[in-house]
Amino acid sequence: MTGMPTVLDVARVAGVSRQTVSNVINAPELVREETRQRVKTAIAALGYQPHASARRLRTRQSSTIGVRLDQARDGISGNLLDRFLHAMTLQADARGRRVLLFAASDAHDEVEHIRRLSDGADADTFVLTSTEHGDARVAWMLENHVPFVTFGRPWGAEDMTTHAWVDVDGRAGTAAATDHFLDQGLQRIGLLGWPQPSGTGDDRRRGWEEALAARGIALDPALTAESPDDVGTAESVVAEWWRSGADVEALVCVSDSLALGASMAMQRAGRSVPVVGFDNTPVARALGISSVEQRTDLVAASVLDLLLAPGAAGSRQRLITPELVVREPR
Amino acid sequence: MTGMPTVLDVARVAGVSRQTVSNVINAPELVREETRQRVKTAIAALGYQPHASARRLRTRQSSTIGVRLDQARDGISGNLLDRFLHAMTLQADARGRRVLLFAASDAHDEVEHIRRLSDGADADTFVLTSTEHGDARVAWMLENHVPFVTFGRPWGAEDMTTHAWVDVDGRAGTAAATDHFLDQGLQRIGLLGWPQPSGTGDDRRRGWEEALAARGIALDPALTAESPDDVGTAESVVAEWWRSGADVEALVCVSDSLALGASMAMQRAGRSVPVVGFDNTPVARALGISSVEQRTDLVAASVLDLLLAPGAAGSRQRLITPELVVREPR
DNA sequence: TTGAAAGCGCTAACAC
DNA sequence: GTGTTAGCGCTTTCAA
Repeated sequence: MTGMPTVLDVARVAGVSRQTVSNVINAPELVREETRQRVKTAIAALGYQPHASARRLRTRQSSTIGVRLDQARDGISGNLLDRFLHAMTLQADARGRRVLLFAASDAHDEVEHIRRLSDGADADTFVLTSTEHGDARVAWMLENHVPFVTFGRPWGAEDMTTHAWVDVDGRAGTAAATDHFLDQGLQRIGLLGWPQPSGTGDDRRRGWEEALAARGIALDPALTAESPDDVGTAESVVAEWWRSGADVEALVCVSDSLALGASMAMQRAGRSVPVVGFDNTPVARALGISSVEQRTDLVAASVLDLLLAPGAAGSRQRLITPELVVREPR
Repeated sequence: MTGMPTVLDVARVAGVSRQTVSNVINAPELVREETRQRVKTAIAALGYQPHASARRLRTRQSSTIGVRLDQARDGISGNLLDRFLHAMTLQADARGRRVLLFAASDAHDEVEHIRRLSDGADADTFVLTSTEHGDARVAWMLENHVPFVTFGRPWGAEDMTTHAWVDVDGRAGTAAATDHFLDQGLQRIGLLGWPQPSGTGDDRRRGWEEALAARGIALDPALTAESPDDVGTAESVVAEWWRSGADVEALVCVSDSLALGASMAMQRAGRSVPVVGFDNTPVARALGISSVEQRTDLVAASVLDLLLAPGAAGSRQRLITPELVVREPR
């Protein structure tokens, strides 16, 4: 026997046919207990490992999940996708699936990659991230019947159920942050958001609004400010806000970048109120900024659920509740 | 024709044999120009895509690079591996290779995964990260003749050439940072390092030492401080250093975490000197902290070079020179 | 419950 | 330069 052992080698050692070995691996209940043990012993003795490509050729299933690695994002929150990827890899493994990466420059390129991977049986399911309304990729996937799940809602679509998706409930996150402050007796809670319209940003803003409304607190426009997701700009915006006499006891921010900018502005202004960010990035951790954590492990679990149970009954859309991480500022 | 087209379908349409189609794809120079064009037209017309698993089964090559996704690192520099992974995916694609991820909890588990992936022909080459001297994984790979390259030197090994590796020249990075300050006429340049011994940390420290020595500046022990790679600790260390009257005009730090801690300590102390960090993380970018950038794209290119040219003549070890990114503090 | 035969789609080796 | 044959390792029939 040269090279790796095959089913035939195992069969010879165990004194059975090839097929029985295959059954032991794929349908153990068909094989008599005693025979099964004999085969298992032979497998262990030879260190037999099924040839993945041969199996895939035969079964016409690659058991592989294709994930596009986005263009490198430089932002502070850039690692969210990486965390998701990690969770996916870990859990996919536990479910007998593998994660294959591919890089693409734009939506068209991504579709082209997916077509190739799919046609070549390299991957049979896919995860799409950063989807938007009227996404050309989604249309293509549906049209070509390629199984997929998106991480992110189809913001703005009339019908949100045209495809399977998993997303984090941003609204619940900012609501939890706002409640946290309200529970401490704070009343004038500000919101630092992204410029509208923004699917994710507006959703998070809504959480703040609803939390206040739930306590019967009227919305005061003076309590909100807007900044693009950039630390420097956020810092200037908050500094200016402060200068113009913003009367705020606590601040909910829709991202850690904004929270960091706000923290720095306050530190410079010598006036400090508690801040909560969003994404629970390493920076927030390092600087002791409270933040809302997106549970990428739960997202990954749901994505796999939907991916591996294509015709599953019930909802094909999942909303994951994030978790407020409270920290003492340093 | 049901399902995807095969070589046979293409052959029929083009009026040639299967083998000729295969040749057009894999060894075009063997086929006459006119025939080749005819086959190519047929391929395009049918949207033919070779079945990856069938090809792999036949050629016994998976053309796939296995990369272990490390345990999620929470540190500020945690995204270095992610950046590397991105660069690898992008460039592997351009070279006809794919990147397959796997997760492992420890070195033993990683070897077990590699064995399975390797035996099952899922992946035929591997990249190992975070290697250390006497690494059990390296020993196993060598013993089992599994092709691999490590990202990281075998620190402390007598013989550095037992396996192929690519690493970033930390020494050159801190030297460049030190030179940058020296060129501005600054003399008393401090170093904030990690506790010794530390392969990477000591290497970076050496760059600072050598840059000073090259200008004939004697090393003053009062110019150095040490802290574990944690923003909070670094901040206390620097604060204490400042209190005890450290006389420093500029500070070279062996990581962005340390640089951030130092920046914060200085800001609080109301005394500020220019700082350079290491890794060029998003935080450094956001806060305007100068930093040394590890060119993960160059690392990936070298890793692929070594991986795909197993018996390559010349050095099987590559040192990548990092790049100083100078920023104006905000 | 086990065995024999067939074939997934591809390419290496050889014949023409 | 092109076609024919064989077989990679596996699993899905179907027969015993």
